[in-house]
Amino acid sequence: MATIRDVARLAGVSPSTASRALRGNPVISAKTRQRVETAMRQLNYVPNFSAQNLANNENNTIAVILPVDHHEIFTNPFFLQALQGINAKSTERNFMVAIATGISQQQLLANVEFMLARGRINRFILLYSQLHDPVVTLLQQNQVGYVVIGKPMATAGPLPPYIDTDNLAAGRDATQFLLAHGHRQIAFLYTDLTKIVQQERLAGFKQVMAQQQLPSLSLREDFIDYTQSHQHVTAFLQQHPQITAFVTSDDLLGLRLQQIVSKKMSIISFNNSFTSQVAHPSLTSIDVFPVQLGEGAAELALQLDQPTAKLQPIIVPHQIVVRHSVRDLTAQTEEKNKN
Amino acid sequence: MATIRDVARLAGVSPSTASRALRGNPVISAKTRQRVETAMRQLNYVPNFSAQNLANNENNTIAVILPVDHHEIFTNPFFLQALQGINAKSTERNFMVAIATGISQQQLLANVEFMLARGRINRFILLYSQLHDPVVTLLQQNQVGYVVIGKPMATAGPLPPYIDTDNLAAGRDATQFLLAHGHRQIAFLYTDLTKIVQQERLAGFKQVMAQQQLPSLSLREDFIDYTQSHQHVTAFLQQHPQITAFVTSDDLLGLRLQQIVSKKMSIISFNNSFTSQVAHPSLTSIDVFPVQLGEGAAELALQLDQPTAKLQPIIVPHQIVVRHSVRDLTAQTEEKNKN
DNA sequence: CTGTTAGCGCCTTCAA
DNA sequence: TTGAAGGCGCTAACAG
Repeated sequence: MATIRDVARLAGVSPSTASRALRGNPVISAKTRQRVETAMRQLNYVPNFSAQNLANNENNTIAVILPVDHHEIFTNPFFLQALQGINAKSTERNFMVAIATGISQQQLLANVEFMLARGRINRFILLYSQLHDPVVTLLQQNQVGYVVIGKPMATAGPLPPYIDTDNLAAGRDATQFLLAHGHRQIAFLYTDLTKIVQQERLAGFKQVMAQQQLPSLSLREDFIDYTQSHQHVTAFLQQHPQITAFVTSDDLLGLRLQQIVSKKMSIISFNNSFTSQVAHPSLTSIDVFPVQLGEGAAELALQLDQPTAKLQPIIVPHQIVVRHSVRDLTAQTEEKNKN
Repeated sequence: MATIRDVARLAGVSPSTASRALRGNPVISAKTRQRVETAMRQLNYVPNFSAQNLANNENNTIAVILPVDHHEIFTNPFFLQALQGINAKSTERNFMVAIATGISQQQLLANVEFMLARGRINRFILLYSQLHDPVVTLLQQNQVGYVVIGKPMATAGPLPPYIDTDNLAAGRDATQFLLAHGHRQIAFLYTDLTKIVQQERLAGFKQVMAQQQLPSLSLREDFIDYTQSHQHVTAFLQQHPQITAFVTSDDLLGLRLQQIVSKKMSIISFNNSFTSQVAHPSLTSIDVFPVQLGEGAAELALQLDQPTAKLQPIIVPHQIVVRHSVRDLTAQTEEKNKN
């Protein structure tokens, strides 16, 4: 492997000049830059990552923190897609992407501690956001920068930069979509309000319903035990027999609900994962564009050292993908749910 | 952050002695080792990753290569779970885990090239195995070590070390499970035979069927377009009306099939993901233990520099998880598929 | 604008 | 068994 000395020698300059050229230091003359650059090309030179990191006291790596696997969370392709986005941007900028994950909260914490202490990594991306997260506490204690995909939980200090869907608006949009299709008695189905996403989608739902002077029904159900869940949902529907539609906080949840309730029940869900296509009828769902969220998160993370840049939160627009799970009650003819 | 010089000073030894103690060099006397170790503890010393890497011309990182997102593949929690296993073992051994991924084959290749050239990473884990994989070609050209989760495709050189489920046996077991429940006319449903896993499961199926002198029916269906798939499957069943059961190469595929065929059709699938619990009736499925596969892969990858250790392939045992999707045709009373 | 020098933190000869 | 010295590859002062 060619080193910068080889390049310098071939270009007939000193290593420091070669280094300056490499890093785009404007002080270098055009011709010298040229010579160095062709030398690099000839030698197929690539700077050594570790050496550069050591010299710069940097590490050029972003660590991505996955949530602890809880129930079916890993069935959501969101994480891997966000990772794609993060990777694309990071590689562009010569950053490495490292992963922190764990089977338990404890293992995850150990992993993050390892990256902190051993790797001296100082840029993290949290792929989730939840209440009382010990990982966040750890990051704050160590005063390292982190970016959240999702709305960060409120803490003592200033909020970290984040990128998010406007889940409040998304919750409203889902609800309004149902209203526009003639539904009036609607329930919101969720699994876990410590996940801030779900909280917000629910809040959006409630806003619209309140505005319309309609009741905000909601039901928590984690579907760990099918039989039990079946009972709960059925009981709930007996209490509220007038319900014609559900907003579910995630596609998979929508799919599960679908297996319990009548095919006539309308459902709108979130994430637009493959699950929504698999469902039958296929689910009308709100796409949140995970790859873009990942890209944006990486961009924020890459600026984490420039305190000047007041890192404004980024909001990625969402989009309703209409499929066949919402019946139009306003239409004269009954809708055919073919697909 | 304390450096090794600080440690040395506090322990009253030279940096080189401290270094030797750190690395467990047996030449150091017990008392000296003691002194150095307590000094490290007192100072909360952690060696600097980049510095160590530079000095050792190593990088202490394992890069994990994800498949290109194709259809619904990221809905399979397999990858994230394998990642958990890899991370657990790697962290134990002070290795970092980096990620290579991409939205397209091209982007993935660029990412791998980046880790190769820039990061000088020389240990890779491939989370998939398929025919004609340009990533494999790239790795081989660069002569870096890699481990495959799954059966590696045959190449010019010697096979890389790998860890795998015995998918041939798993295919046989699934088939035998159906036979034991009285099924005789069985079809195998798959999406993509360039994925070697699917090939093998199918081969196992065929072995058993041939042995029983039963016909080996099989159907390829990727379910990209629901209506079209519906037609295909229906046509297939009309051609073979005697079929009572399917083996499907993955849970998600099982779920989709389930939405097309009668509830009376028996299905056994692979991966035991949450999807199999979500299905209705819930799917009898073969668990392949992704976390363990990940752990084993990491262990192999960690040995990639020791050519002495003839790295034997590791086979992780699989296990049938019985749920409610296979009817027992041998029983007198008809089975109730409650769940 | 460019070269010389020193050092990032650690490891490994070499000599004692 | 230990210390001194030099180097891994790159960069940033400091001169000129």
